[in-house]
Amino acid sequence: MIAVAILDTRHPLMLESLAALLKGKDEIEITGQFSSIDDFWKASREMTINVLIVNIYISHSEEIELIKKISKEKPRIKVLVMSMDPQDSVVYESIRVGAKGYLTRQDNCREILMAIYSLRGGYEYYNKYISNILLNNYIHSIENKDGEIEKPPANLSKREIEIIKFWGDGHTNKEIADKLFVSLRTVESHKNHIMQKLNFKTSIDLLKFAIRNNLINV
Amino acid sequence: MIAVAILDTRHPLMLESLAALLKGKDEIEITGQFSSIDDFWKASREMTINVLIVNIYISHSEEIELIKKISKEKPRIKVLVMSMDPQDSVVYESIRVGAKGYLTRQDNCREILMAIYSLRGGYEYYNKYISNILLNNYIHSIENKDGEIEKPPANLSKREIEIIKFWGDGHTNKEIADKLFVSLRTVESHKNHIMQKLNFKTSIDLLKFAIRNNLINV
DNA sequence: AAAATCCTTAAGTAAAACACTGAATTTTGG
DNA sequence: CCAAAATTCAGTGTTTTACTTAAGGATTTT
Repeated sequence: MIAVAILDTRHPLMLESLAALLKGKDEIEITGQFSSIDDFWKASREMTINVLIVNIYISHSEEIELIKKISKEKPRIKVLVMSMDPQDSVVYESIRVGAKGYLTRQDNCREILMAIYSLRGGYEYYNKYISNILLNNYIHSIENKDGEIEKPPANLSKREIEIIKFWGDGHTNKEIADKLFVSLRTVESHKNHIMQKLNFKTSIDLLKFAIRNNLINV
Repeated sequence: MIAVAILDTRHPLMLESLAALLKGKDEIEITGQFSSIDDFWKASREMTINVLIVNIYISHSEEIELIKKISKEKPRIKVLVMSMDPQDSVVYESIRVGAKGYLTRQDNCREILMAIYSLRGGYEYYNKYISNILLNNYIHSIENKDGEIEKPPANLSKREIEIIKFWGDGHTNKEIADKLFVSLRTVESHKNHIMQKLNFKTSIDLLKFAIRNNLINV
């Protein structure tokens, strides 16, 4: 039997449904359903978990931290990430911190089972969509001296990040200027610099970037 | 036994999971799982359905049409709407066209079952969140001469959704205008209408809305 | 120590986008 | 058919962006 636990901090229904879907499948035993990360940690002390399915949504920083911690402290638990609407950065980051599999909403029950079996067997499992992302990332990435894959950093200054955050919270330039006690033109300047550095054309690009990088929440 | 069918045109996994969740529950029998509206209509001729669970996402016009048609042509089928991220207008419209229940992602299995039992018994069922929306609608609404509750719906039209999608893909107003063969001012008008309908102040708000509702991808 | 680079600040100017109002035509719903 | 909503477009004024230039300070490199 494979002890499978599920974590979903946002959709109780998804949590229950997924559990129901897997319950009774060959070799699968649902040993835990968690709707908070704390719940998982509490239970994980006295519970066997071979595969932890983590449902990730847009605001995923806590989940990423969790995966990192699991890889370090409980490497025998294999993490299978699921997300409804995956972005490159989330996929990449999840895997970087130790997730061994990644599925998306395109996948059906059989694919989930295959992923679980793979992970239990010590293998990794990514669906087609994710494999494509990984391949692209690999091609466009630069390996550093340790052979690790590095993404070209964006190099935004603190002030610039600050501006993005305010702006992404829905404040106007004037409001930002007042809050930071600087001129309106300064705020505009910062934005211009940001756009230049990131080589973005529209504010849409920037906003998406900010969301992907957890500077702002959707 | 209550014959329950499920329709989800976008998330195969959600469809399977929900079916798995309900399968084997007291008095519940899953008689159909449909991933297209056509499939439902084909099957509905030779199949008993007491409750149809319809998963609704943001582009919901087809589902609304479906509900309306069911109320008219097959009033014995009670429609239970589920949506991950409900907006007031969707809730309101679903109910206006004949949905007898509405659930959101806050709900767990027990709540779904209660909804199904209620609907089967001829009652309606709305969760707390929805009840609040309905209440607010009632409070802020104006009763017309027939004593019916009226609420200005915040429904986005097809064209408006189209504009949001183009805009969210990073196109300028001019580009959108050219693509749709309309004037620049028309595109601006659409955007204005959208902002008014949704009561948004900044385009950031709109973009976040669009992302939450799967109109555009991050 | 001097030079180079980056950060923060800011302004000029033109183009684009937005806010608000009004309105004509077409489509849709009852 | 009638009423409401959708789609189209324009006038006018404000705000934001695009692109350029630049001064003064902090940091790093040479």
